[in-house]
Amino acid sequence: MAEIAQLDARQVRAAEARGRLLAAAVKQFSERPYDVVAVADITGAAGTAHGSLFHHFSSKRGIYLAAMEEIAAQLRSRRSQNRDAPGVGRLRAEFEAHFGAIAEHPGLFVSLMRGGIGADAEAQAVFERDRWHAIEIMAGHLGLDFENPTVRIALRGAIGGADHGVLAWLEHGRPFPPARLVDGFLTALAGTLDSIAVLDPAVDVSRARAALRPGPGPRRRRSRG
Amino acid sequence: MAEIAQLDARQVRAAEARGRLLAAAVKQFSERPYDVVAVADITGAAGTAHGSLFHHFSSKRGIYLAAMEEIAAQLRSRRSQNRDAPGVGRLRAEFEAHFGAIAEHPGLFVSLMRGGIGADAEAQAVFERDRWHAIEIMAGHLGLDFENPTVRIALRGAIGGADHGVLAWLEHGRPFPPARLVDGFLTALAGTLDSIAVLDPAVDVSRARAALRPGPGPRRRRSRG
Amino acid sequence: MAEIAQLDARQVRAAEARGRLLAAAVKQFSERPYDVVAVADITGAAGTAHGSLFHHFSSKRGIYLAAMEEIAAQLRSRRSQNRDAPGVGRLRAEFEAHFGAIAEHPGLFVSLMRGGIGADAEAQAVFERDRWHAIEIMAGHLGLDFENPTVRIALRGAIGGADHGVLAWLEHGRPFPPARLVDGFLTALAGTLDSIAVLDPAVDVSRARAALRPGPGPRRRRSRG
Amino acid sequence: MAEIAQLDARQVRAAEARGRLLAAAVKQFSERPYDVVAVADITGAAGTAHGSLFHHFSSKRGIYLAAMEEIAAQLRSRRSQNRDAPGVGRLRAEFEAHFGAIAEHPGLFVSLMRGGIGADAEAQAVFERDRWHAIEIMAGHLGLDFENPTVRIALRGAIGGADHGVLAWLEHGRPFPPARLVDGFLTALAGTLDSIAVLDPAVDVSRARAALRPGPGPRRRRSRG
DNA sequence: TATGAATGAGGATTCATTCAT
DNA sequence: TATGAATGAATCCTCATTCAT
Repeated sequence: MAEIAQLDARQVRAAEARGRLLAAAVKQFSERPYDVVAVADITGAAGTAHGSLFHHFSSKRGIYLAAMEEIAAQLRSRRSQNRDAPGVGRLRAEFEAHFGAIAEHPGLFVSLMRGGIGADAEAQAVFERDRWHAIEIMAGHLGLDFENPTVRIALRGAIGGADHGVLAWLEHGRPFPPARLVDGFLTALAGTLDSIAVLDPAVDVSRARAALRPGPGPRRRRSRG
Repeated sequence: MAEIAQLDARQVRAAEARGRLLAAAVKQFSERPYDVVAVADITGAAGTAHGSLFHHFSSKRGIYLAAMEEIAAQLRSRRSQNRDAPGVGRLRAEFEAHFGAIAEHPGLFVSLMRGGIGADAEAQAVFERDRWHAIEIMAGHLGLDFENPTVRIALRGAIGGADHGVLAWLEHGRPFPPARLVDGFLTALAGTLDSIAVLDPAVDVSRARAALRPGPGPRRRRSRG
Repeated sequence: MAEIAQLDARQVRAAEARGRLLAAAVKQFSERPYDVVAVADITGAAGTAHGSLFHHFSSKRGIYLAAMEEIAAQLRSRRSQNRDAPGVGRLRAEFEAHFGAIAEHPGLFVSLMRGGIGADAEAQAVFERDRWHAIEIMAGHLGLDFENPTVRIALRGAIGGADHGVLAWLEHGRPFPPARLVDGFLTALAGTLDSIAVLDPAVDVSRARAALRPGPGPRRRRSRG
Repeated sequence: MAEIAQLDARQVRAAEARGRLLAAAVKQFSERPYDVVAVADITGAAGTAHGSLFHHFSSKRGIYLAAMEEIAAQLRSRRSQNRDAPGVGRLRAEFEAHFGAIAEHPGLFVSLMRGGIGADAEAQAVFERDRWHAIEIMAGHLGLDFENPTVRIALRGAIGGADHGVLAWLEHGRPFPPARLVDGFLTALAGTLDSIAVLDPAVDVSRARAALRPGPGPRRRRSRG
């Protein structure tokens, strides 16, 4: 019993060290590109021995990918909170969660925009996969065919536009509250739907347009007329 | 005269070597991040001696920034060709030139999207400066106040959306001709104007909306649906 | 306990490697100027890996200054042995220790004479500090005011003259035993005292002159002429 | 004729360029050690093309040695001016010229003290040769046997002491006029003569001591009693 | 499991020298 | 005679990775 307890205590300490390393890696890789971050920077910030990183993550690239997954997971968990809102409320909740995350961690987001931190194809993929997942959900809520290339291209552009817009909003000193950004982008999204209709007349965007109209979402400012 | 000719000959050869180095650097930095590109990679590709890079550009960072400027200049020269079209035609011409350039040199564009490639603030600035210049022109053509933060944020988002959309278009195998992209983005731009009106009711977007309506631009064709 | 012993064993090995590097650096920097000594020369002589130098001393300059300190410390430890002799005996003991050290390690001394070897202000300072400390002690024993500029200049000249004299003595094949050098320099020191009186009549050198007269110092022997 | 004149003009220009290079080299090598001075530093300061240095001096080492000779020649010419003064006046003139040179070019002198600039054996030799020549003259004037090792060692020490004393004098802000230095060192020289007598009783220093007594030298302050 | 000393390949940069013009 | 572009060896330094303890 005592031995098991001891082992558990060790495991707990090991997990703590691993956690500190991972947190330090997330911070470092969020701020500077891969090649500029040294293993010693991470272990130094984590307060562990140099070799511990290789114990827990086997290589620098190993902890790098783990950090990417960690960041992606954080973003995902943030989004999945308002998962059950109905209609456009769900879209609004998605965007609000997205913008909220950005407003809280602008540095990380900027790195993310700069090509998935470190400009590494595999890491880029972690985030791109995530973005496409968000697009799929968005398409589903708008009643659009996620497999249609034009839909995909247009919605990907809309998401990218939102990201760059938030970046500009940050750089201009957040001239209005983040909640307003949602109003702006939902409005702009209507234009995106129109562009889908222009590019591929075979796509029916009427349901999507209807879905965009203010419904019984949470904390709507204006009455629903 | 003979002396001058001699000097010219040497200078020409020097300029050629410099040009080969610069071209190699553009290619290398377009494909891989800054720290992964070795000086030897560039000189090797350029067929010059190792030291020649330092002779012409004084440092790795020096040739890197020169490459950034070169890429930006190439994109700029492409855009400035249809400068004299009237009304929305100018806007259409701008976009067409932009998308045309991307379609021809997707590698350059991808690197540009990666934020100036090396996650380097100064390099980033080279492209951002360029983008804001484009936004200023766009605002002017639409009769919008370039100084208004909401206008700036919305238009920056629109440009970013266009860029990401083109990226997706490339990744999906260019499912329609690049000229069609213009139709799509001009259509989506209407939504951006609406979002400006929503975010800042003091801005009058009626002139801009009118300008967006199809006018006597070059090679207008109705979509066949 | 076992763990501590383990750590000690590793630390001992590390200290040994560091010591080998330092000894090699002392030798190299004693023989050739800073810029001519390559890091590889030191690690090669020490039998360690190239990187070990940076592990232990962080830079070439780092091991250089460490080597300077090491040389100064060696000379210092030699001098401080006959510290408790009374009166002029102390002075004699100082000089004898100084000349003895030189006779044993002429290479070190020559490098010292070269002004800290590498024409480096910080390294120069290591030795100058030491020399001024010696001058302060000398002034104390002679009852002279160490703060008086003329005293300082004259005594600094005397020390420098001694150093150059020893150099010449070495170059002439040590034509007489090192102990005799002490007789010579103590004699010449009387002239230095006179020069102080000439340059600054306000200084009283009578006590110093009396102190210089042969007293009950250790192992006094009359020259046989 | 015209052709010859033209050639002469060319030669003059060539000599001018050579002179500028040499002057720049003297300055550079006076201030920083050999390896730290780059060829480009010299040609840059001289305002000539990079290759011109190799035209005129064939190598970096070539111009370095030329610069050493130039410095030595300057010191020599300075000393040889008061060559015909009688008795101790000659010694005084020597010292005054020496100290005057130092006072005018302290930086150069410091480098010189630091091992003959650049710590190069051959360059060191240039100055050491010069110093020994000065010692020979001094021995001659004092009626001492220049070949006697003890005499050589003692006088070399005296010269070295003078040099270090001047250095200290400079570092202490020249607390008294340079002419006073001569008084001080001539006084201290008496002590050196005594030390010769102590170290080698076979040497007769009586004539030297007599020679040191103030004689009909130029600009004596006190009356000659 | 944890440590941190040791390793050495790889990278940017400098610089004397050459040589075609 | 003068130029300055070209060269590439040599140098310092970084850093991921290994491994004995």
